[in-house]
Amino acid sequence: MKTVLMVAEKPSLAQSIAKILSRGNMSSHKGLNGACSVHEYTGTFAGQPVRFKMTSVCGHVMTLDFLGKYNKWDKVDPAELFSQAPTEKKEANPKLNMVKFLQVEGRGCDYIVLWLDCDKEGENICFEVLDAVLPVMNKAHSNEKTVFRARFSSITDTDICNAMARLGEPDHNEALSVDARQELDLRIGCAFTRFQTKYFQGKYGDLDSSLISFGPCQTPTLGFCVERHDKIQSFKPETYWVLQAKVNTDKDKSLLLDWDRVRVFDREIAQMFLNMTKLEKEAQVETTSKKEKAKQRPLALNTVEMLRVASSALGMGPQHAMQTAERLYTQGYISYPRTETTHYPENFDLKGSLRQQANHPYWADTVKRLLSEGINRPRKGHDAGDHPPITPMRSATEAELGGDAWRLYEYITRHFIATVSHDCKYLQSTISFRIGPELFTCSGKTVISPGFTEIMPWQSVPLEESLPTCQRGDTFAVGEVKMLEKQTSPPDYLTEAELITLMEKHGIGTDASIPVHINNICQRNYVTVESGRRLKPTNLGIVLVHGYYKIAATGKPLSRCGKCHRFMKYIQAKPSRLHCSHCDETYTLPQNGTIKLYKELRCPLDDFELVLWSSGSRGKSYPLCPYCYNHPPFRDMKKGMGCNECTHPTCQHSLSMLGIGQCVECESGVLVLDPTSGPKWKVACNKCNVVAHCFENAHRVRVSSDTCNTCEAALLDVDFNKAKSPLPGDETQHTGCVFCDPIFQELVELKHAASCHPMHRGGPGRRQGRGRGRGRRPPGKPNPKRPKDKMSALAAYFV
DNA sequence: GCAAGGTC
Repeated sequence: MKTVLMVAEKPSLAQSIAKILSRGNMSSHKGLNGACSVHEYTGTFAGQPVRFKMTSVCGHVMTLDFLGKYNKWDKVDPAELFSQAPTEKKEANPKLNMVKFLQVEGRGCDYIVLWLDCDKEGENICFEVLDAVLPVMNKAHSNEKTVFRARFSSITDTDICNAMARLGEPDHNEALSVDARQELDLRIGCAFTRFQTKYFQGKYGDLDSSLISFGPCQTPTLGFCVERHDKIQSFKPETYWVLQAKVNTDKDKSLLLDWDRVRVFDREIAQMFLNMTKLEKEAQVETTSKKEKAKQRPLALNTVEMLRVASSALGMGPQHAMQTAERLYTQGYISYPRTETTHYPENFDLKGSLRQQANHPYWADTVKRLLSEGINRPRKGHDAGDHPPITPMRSATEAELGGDAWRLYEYITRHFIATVSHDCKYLQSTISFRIGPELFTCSGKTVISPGFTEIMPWQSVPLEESLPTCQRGDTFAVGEVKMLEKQTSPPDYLTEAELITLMEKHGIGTDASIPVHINNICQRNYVTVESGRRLKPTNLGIVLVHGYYKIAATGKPLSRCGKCHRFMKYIQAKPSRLHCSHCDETYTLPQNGTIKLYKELRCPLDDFELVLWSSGSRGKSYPLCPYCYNHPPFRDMKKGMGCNECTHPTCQHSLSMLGIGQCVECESGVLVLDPTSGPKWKVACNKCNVVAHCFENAHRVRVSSDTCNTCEAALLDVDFNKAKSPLPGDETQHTGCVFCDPIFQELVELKHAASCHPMHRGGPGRRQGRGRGRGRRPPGKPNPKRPKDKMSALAAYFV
């Protein structure tokens, strides 16, 4: 009988998957490393009876590192780590003996099915497993396929069985992208950390950290904290004024009203409003409203939400909370605590989990009532396809767990019960009053049914004094109207919970690594944890981040130098220029516009990457070669010319290829197609500021090598999408002369570029110069001339 | 002494 080896990402998953596939009919034993188990059962595979062996790794098998000799801080230049120091793959955790374990289990197997997590890291681990196992597996007969990848999005019967029925192949490109990330993380992290550490050591006497680390996750994490610090520092408080009114509702009761204008920033204006209202004796009811509102029950719990609450409500740092959750998990009190999913799987036994809590001393009543009256359907959350949400797995008491473990368990359990409870319903009453010309409002909430807030009392709608019953037109005596002077206040330092939210939003780290990064910036003394678990950056943290901002501002890499093929820095400050630090050369650029990289296209003459100059959306733009712009390549070119004036005979960006015909206004210019302007296509003069807008929404416009029989201008070849074509009939394509073709007449409009100086404008119909056409065409191509009565013809076409 | 990712 043949054997199928199956490998999951971690032991717990191997067990769950094997249980599903074997329908609980399997035999299990521990592997040689003591961490992984092997679950065996028989079944059918590829139409034959087989023995299945389901096991797992423990995350990554391999890790990337530099060769040992590069670990000597004093002997190796950090720059070497960055660019050339060789790396090697090592076993990630030598104690686990993972490669040997996989080989022992894989020896003599005929097929392998990879059940690694369905994300990039999982795809990468697939190939780590294959590297270890393929050499010891039985060789395939002929071309039979032996390697399979199972793709699943949740650990449910249907999903796992479907995955088994539709096996695919591992994705090598995804795995390679992880290899690339690993190498970048390693090189950037190690090179910059060593460089920074050595650079700062001894330079600053008050430096209070022996290791100044840098990393693609920890540095942005610190960045968020310093960003908030900067906001606090640059905050300028403003004084504002508020009117506050009191009305008497009963003999000894009064009601505080909020001003509908909220606040004003001008004292005299506030005083004016006060004068208009303070002498009024009565407040008249304008409107009353009562609305039933609901406060939604929470979504099922995932890791980041647990960490947020642990920090903000329980005062437990993420690292500590995660360790505590980990322990609760291994002791069987809660489900797997690392998950992004907030949606219970379809077959999740909600009632079963609830029943376990039915005799708990703290919440038995709530649970029993839910069980007898029926639970509420949980809200639809997000299924990330990793693990079910975090839930209690069995009942536990405070005495049993104690301390933080109990507090975290209690929260997880209350949260779980809340997800199957009803929403909290309350009545929001609002009364709007008029005092003189000004409107004031008061509103109050009264709970209709507490729903989930009974089990999460900290979420309760606060008790408020009930509002008087009244209707439009009723009047109340005004107690007083007064003006309060207040000041806007700066934001406070970031709370850990806010930081977690920011990291999640910007994709910094993962559910499993977010606590590690936050811990890192604390340990490195970049931030300190203040009361309320707010993160206050230290001087060191602030100086580092401000330094990075400065480095980034002094010139960012834009395009590659044609000589050394390294990136040149773009210096935006005038005169804007490109600088190649390796060749120590500076290239000036056109001023007063924006410069972008032009699709990484290169000049055929010197291999410099082209950049695109643009004067804005209403102006013109053209590509240029930084080298040619400073060193004209042909005798008929001058310094400061872009590709739209370049006479290269065959380059696709040159005047020769994109020029159409002589400018309609100036003497020496040529109208050149701006190939980057679509879908609002433009043809612009390469000397003056004439711009023709044409063929809007065409998806392609090309300059043809054919010329107009009448005026010898180059023909344009224009393609429209079917839905947007303005061409007659159902045509989507047309070739013709912009000057002479009657169909194109309608589609061309002449303008002047927005940002050019008016002094440079030529008046239409002034002169008639020598025909020049499309610049210097390749030999053999006709040299188009300007039509004799061109200006009169254009008067009809343009404008 | 360093990174980030996975997990135990």
